[in-house]
Amino acid sequence: MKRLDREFYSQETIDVARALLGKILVHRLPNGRELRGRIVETEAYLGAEDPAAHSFGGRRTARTEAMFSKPGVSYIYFIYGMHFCFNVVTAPEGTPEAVLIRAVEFSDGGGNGPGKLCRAMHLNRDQNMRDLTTDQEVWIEDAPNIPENQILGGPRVGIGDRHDAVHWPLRFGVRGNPALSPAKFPP
DNA sequence: AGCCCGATGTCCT
DNA sequence: GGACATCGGGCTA
Repeated sequence: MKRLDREFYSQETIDVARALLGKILVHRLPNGRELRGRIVETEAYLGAEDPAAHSFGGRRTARTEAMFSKPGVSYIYFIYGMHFCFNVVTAPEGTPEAVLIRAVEFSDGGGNGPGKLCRAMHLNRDQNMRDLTTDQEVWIEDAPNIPENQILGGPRVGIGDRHDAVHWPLRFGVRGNPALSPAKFPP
């Protein structure tokens, strides 16, 4: 299967968030085993203009440095003392936008949140700032698009009440997928 | 179904 | 010192 290329990640951030639904996140472990999960929930973070983004106002620190990378680079950060979250950088180098992968579905079923999926797929600091278009351990494979009428939009979750950013419709999920938390996608 | 809370490290003020 | 792009358990009903 073909891996997603630079052109894919160079689309508008919101379009990348929608287009990533249905694609396959792959982590090849040192022992050669591949962990694979189908992306079923994403969320866009619109860089300097987005009060909910780590890069709001153009903040550039050791942690947020990855967000300033080329499209297709991973941004993994540590949160709440115990969880990692996996993002893919979008927008041109120097423009700190990204898409958070909020849930994947495994072939044996089983849903996940952004922290759980990193634990399940053994993703941590070691996989930060990888170029997913060339990396030998982490990448995303192409797969059929989810039809527009099966994509749910929803308000954001877990970002407090920063301005109105909570209500921006930047979170997307695959309609009816059991890996989504249904309560967070109101009808 | 909801709400509250503790776990536990790192970042930023 | 407070907040945090989270999760699971325990509670109220």
